[in-house]
Amino acid sequence: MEDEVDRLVEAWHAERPDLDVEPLHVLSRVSRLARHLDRARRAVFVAHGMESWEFDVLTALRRAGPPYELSPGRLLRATLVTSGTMTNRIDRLESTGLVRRSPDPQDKRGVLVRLTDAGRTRVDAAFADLVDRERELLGSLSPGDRRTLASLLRSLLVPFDTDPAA
Amino acid sequence: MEDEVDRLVEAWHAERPDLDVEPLHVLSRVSRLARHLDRARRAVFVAHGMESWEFDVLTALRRAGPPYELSPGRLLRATLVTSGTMTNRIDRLESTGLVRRSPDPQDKRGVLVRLTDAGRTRVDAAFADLVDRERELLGSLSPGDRRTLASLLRSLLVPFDTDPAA
DNA sequence: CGTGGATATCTCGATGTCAAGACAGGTAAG
DNA sequence: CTTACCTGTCTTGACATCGAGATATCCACG
Repeated sequence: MEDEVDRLVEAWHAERPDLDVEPLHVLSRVSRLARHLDRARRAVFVAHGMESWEFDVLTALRRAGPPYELSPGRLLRATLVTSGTMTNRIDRLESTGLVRRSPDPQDKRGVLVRLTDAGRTRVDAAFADLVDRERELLGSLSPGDRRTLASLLRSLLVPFDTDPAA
Repeated sequence: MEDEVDRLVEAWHAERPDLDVEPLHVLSRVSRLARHLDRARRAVFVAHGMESWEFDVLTALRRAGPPYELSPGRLLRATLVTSGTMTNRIDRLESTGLVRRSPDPQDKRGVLVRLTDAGRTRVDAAFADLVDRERELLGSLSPGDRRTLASLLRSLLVPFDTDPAA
């Protein structure tokens, strides 16, 4: 069975026979798969009237555990966006009642963003559906294959997650 | 060795012990790795005074082989962007002299976008560097591991690349 | 032929993101 | 204290992308 990356590598090999393009077999697949995954996730979120960026922020809060509260700074580091973007996102989530801002009693510069009950309900439902959908996407792999894949991906990821040079 | 996804899965398990979040081990890693990969690629491109979107378009033309010419329609399908985006990209690439637009003699609605000599030189140099950099990123994996990984990723990708439901 | 629908490209307005900087509050050294 | 630097959040302006729609051309069928 062939995929688009096989065709892509073949085309490069024909055009640049001087180069060893073997790395593309792994890394182009990672990028393309991530792209398809984004679309699939978006489709799950629309069923919950939610967008990807909302899910990202709400899950970060949800994962934090009770009282489901983090500073904007921690949120932007968790979701890998800039501070301006995070301010904008919190504004909109607050206007739809999914989170609430309050001053940080420990630090007068700071703010705490807390998931409302409505926000928690929404994100829990969306997350459950997302995991189900992702399980379907992995349907073609045996449990052993999944473990192998996870492990190989981890070894690619570790350098990024340890080095601050990311 | 642990990565961020191990911590993420652990956090979810603590908060939602009712859910089987095993799919995250594979698919969250795919997304996160793609994100890091984007940054790494961007770093390569800046060394060539190029941005990611430029590289995407130029490589699509380069892969097509002589005369390095494709229609905007084929380009937008190859790069998965909308038509408005592709018009804008071609405009900018044309203004920097990396591509040239000409009317399609076969179809008066159509346009053909061709890589200039300057464009070809630039993209060839950037591509060679990119493959080198990607080879480094795969350094922690044996050749056998790389083949295994490529093969497992392919089986996840095939459904997307065959079904039109992407 | 001619008509209706499909196709190719471009235009336009809205929007989410980023980068840089503003500003208030914290923090440590003298 | 107080000065100088650091940190946390928000503001602003620029920009790439998207989605919807406009226009022109092609093509298959009657």
